[in-house]
Amino acid sequence: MFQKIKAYYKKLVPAITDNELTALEECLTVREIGKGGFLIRQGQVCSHVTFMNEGLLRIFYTVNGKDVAIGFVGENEYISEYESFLTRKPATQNIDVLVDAVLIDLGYNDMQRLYKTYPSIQEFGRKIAEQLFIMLNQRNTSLLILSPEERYRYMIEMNATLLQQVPQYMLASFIGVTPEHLSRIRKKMMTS
Amino acid sequence: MFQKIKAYYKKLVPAITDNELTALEECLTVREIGKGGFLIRQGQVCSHVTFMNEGLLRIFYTVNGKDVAIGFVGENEYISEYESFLTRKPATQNIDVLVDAVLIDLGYNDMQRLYKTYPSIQEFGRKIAEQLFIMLNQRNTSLLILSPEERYRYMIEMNATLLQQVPQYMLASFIGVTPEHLSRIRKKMMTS
DNA sequence: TGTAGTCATTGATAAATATCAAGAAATATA
DNA sequence: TATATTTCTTGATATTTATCAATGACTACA
Repeated sequence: MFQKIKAYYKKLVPAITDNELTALEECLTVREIGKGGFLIRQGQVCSHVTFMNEGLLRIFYTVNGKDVAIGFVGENEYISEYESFLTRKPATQNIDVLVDAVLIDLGYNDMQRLYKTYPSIQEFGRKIAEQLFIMLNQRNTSLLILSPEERYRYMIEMNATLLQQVPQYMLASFIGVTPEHLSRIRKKMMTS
Repeated sequence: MFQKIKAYYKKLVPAITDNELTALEECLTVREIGKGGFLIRQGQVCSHVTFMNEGLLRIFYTVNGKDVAIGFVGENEYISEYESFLTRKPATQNIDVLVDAVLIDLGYNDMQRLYKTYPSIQEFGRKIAEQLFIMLNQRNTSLLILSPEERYRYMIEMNATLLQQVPQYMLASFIGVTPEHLSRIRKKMMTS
């Protein structure tokens, strides 16, 4: 059950010891959520970081009754409403399940304790934060310097397989346009 | 000279020891850059993280010959083209000086060595990455769910003093509109 | 002090994108 | 399979924002 997540830690911090991995494993819990379910809703404090054993998730804002996607997360990736997790304040983002998910949770208090006790896990925490920073930075860049059409091309190019399972109106909100407009962008891309 | 930066470390990691602070101090170098100068240009690999002892900096993209600001950084803050610093790849962003700056640099190799040797500095590295993540996340949120006018209000509210020294056309690019349009937004805000 | 350059404002027009409404296509479900 | 529901597409129109051009205000500095 914990093979994938342990491999993930090992890949990011090769120096991690079996002892440290065991300490980690003792803190992990497994959860399953079906399509349409939520990991977290805005307003709740996010109490876990979660590793995706299988499934597909969306992380999104709800603004004036409309959803704005900010990411899609598939197998073998970490997910959390990380700002809420770090600050212990209510989440501004939601996470829901697009494809039935099997999740592995690590709670806040356990994580802080592991950080204190095990240097390699502290190092893992640093590297995860750095990775998330890089991802957000790239997302930010694309919002600032690309047109919606370019963002669409780029997104598809990066994640073709993952995104085949995501409805088009969610992709539209991710690139920052209405579903109608994305439909027109696609039409235009066909002809040219 | 190193009072401010040491206080900064101490605030983020209260458990840091004098020994660790001394090890840090031995790696620091001071640099001064006048208005109009650059800390880094896109294409270069960013080799330092930099603490602002005094001055005001802008971090920005250049796209089709136009500048797009992504942030302004004043005294007592950390700044870096952090993605380039972490990945050792060419920077996509520029950093230039708006108000004469006195900077304290910490190089990449020194930093990795400090991480390995001193747990509190590793912890500092994690917390800095987490802070940067949170900042970017908030910036991202504002780009996705606020109108340009709302972004302008929000930006001013957050940073009134700092931004008084920034020309309006740079603020326009930061909130994602043309200088002409920002001028109209301001006009509209006056009357209402 | 004057002059060149930069910056901010304003107006007219064009382009990009949203909204609203309807229908077509795809998907789920009884 | 038939029907209901959701998603995607298309058209007409409205709104937002950019572009281009001109002018006025401010700043630096020779």
